Order: sequence, then C-alpha cells, then structure tokens
Amino acid sequence: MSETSLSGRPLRADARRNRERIVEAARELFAECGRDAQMDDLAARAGVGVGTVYRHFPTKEAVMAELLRQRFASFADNAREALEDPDGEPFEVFAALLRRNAELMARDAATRHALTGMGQTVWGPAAGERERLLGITAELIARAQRAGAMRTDVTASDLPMLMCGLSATMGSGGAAFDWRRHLEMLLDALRAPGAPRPSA
Amino acid sequence: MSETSLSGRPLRADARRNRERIVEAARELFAECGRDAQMDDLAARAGVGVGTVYRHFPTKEAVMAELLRQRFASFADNAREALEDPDGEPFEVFAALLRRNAELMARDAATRHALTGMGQTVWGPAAGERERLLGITAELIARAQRAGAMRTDVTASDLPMLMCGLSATMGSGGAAFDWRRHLEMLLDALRAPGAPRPSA
DNA sequence: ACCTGAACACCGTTCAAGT
DNA sequence: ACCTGAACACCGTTCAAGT
Repeated sequence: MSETSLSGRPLRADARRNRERIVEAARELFAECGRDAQMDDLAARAGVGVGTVYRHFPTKEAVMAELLRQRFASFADNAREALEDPDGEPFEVFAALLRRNAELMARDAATRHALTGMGQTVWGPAAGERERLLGITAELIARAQRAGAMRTDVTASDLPMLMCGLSATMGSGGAAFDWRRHLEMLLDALRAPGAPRPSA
Repeated sequence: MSETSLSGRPLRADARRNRERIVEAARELFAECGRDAQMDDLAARAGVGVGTVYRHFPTKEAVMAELLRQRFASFADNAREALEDPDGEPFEVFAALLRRNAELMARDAATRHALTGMGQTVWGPAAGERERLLGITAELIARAQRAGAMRTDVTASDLPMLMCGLSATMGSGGAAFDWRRHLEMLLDALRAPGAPRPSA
C-alpha cells in the first residue's frame, strides 16, 4: 500500500522516490512542530512542489496517518521477532517487547503527536498493521499466562490502551515525566500477583 | 485571577459576565470540536463579538489554558475534601479521589483535548492549582504508605504522569477504550504487594 | 503520468469606530 | 472601560499550465 498511488496502480520510479522523500521529511517536520507543521515547509524540505505532496496525500492528516501506519508496522515486526524467540521466560519476552516498542515511540515524536493529538481519521490506514500487532500480542500474552507469570484477566486489547497512555506521558506533558518508570509500573500491574519479580 | 482583566484590575460587571459566558461557551465548543473549534463560533455562542473574546484572552490557547486551570482547581478541591475525610482506610480514600477526578475528566472533553493535544503554553496558568493538588496528593500518599497499603516507592509526581496517561485512553484513542479498567490496573500497581485487595 | 507554484478560501488576530 | 465586526495575514488546498 505504501508503493501504490491513490488509484492503486504501481508508481513511476520518480514518483516513488518523491513519495519516500515526502514521508521522510514529514517524519522530521512533524516531530519538530507537531500538528503545526506547514505543508509548504514539508514540500520545501522534501524538495518538491506543494502540489506533489497533495498528489500523494489528499490531506495533511493523511500524511500523519501514513507515519502512524509505518510505525505500527514496525511494532508488529518487533512483536513477530519476540514471538519467534525460541527460549526466554514468556513474561520477560513480553516485557522486553513493550520496552523496545516504547523506546521506538519515545524517539518518534511524529507518531506521538498523531496518537495523542488527532481523531479517528488517522487510525483508519493503520488498522491493518494494528490488527497484526494485536494478534501476535495475544499469543505472547497467552504464553505468559500459561506460564503463570501474568494476571489471567489481561487481554490483548488492554495493551493499546496502556501504550496509548504511556505515549501521552512521553509527549508534551509539560513536565519531563519519567516514562520508563511509568512503563515499569504498568508491567508490575500486569504480572501475576504471586509471581517472582526480576532483580530490581 | 479568574476575575481580573489582563491588566490585573477588577472587571466591570458587564465585562465579568461576558468573560464567564465566553468560558462556558468554550467548554462546550472545545468539547465538541477540540482544537478545531473556531474563534468566530466561540464568540457567536457566547453572544459577543470576536474582539471581546480577544479582549479577555490574548490567544485561542489562552482560552484552553483557562479551562485547564479551572479543572485543576476542581481536582485540588476534591483532593482537599478527601484529605479532610475523618475516617476511611487511607488507600481507599486515595483511590476514591482518583476515581472521582477521573470521572470528572471523562465528562470534560475540553480538558482532555488541552491535556493531550497541546504543548507547554497551556500549562503555565494552571501551575498554581497543579501545585496545590500535588501538595495534598503527597499527604494522601504518605498516609496510605504509613498504613502499609501503598508501595513505598510511589511519589506524588507519579500521579500527574499516570492521570495524563489515563486521559489519553479516555480521549480520541480511535477505539472506545475502557478507561475504568485502565484506572483499576493503575491502582493495583500502586497498592503494596502484600496488601489485601478489596472485594473485586 | 506526474510536477509546479500562483491563486483561492478559510480562520486566527487586529484595530478603527462606536457606546 | 469595554464592545463590535470589517479588514488583514497566514496557511491548507486546488488547478491551470508545464514536462
């Protein structure tokens, strides 16, 4: 989907290059300015005319939506790697994934702005990747629960909720919140009551 | 502060009425439209000219900042009531406050939009009320910890972080997250490991 | 097929004229 | 002192002309 035009046809080579440059420039610009980033600036940074940006993305929100979609794809890829980890205590595999994806989100202000500052419009295009992530997460959760290391009432759909909350504390919360601490508290909340905690 | 003009002088009676109508209209309008609410619409709904809105608030963000400030004042008022509750198990008093303030936030989309969608600009005016809330919260936390019902490593500054995260799950998370469940998970994370949990 | 950038429309903010 | 609303400026989006 990231390689086809709005009409669904494969893109000409120069158009594909332009599209990639736009997305890359957008990631930088939205990270700096959030929703206030300007389309003219985006075009300039990408080295194209504004019209070209609009040829690839119908609106400004559509640009942010694509950034979000790509990020969810990375999340899902990381989840798949975690799933294929042969050994490793199931809860810790799960916890490591959350830490890894959180680090990724912490470095990507553009995605955080999309997550916290925008309505449903932005979610649509990412829905597919989101489902993929959710499916793999469900499997990781099931494993940890079978091992008796995770509370049995945790569902996969709890995770987007918690991570969305976490992203809010990373972002412009005004103060510099310690999101790593926040994440560890969440992990503690997910652990089975009696289960042994790691070192700490 | 909510009764004085920009120059710090007391307001003329009609001006004070106008200011209140603007704030009230803003709470409705920002709840509906978030940051996209328009100043002309705000003026119309308040029954004044745009110029009057700008006489009371220098920018659109300043309007949202005032909404946030008022909400933090309510949070702090609720916290004070909790502090003065003569009996009641300390952790449950604390938990009840969090639930109460969360319900307030859930019904106030304008504040959520201010919290999640905006930068530092909006926090400034609410700083005073925020400090007041933090001070009282610290006392409630200390009590619960003395009673052995709360983890000893919890600090007052953890709370804004967690509540900010919670507000993100109430807001436009795209899906309808179950924020009440999220809150209960957070409360579980704060409880002392060995402490008895309520009914549930 | 795709690109460009001037032109248009919309909305935040200002300010001259009013009471 | 405060209010009004037309005018201005800025930025998202469109579209006629180009390759």
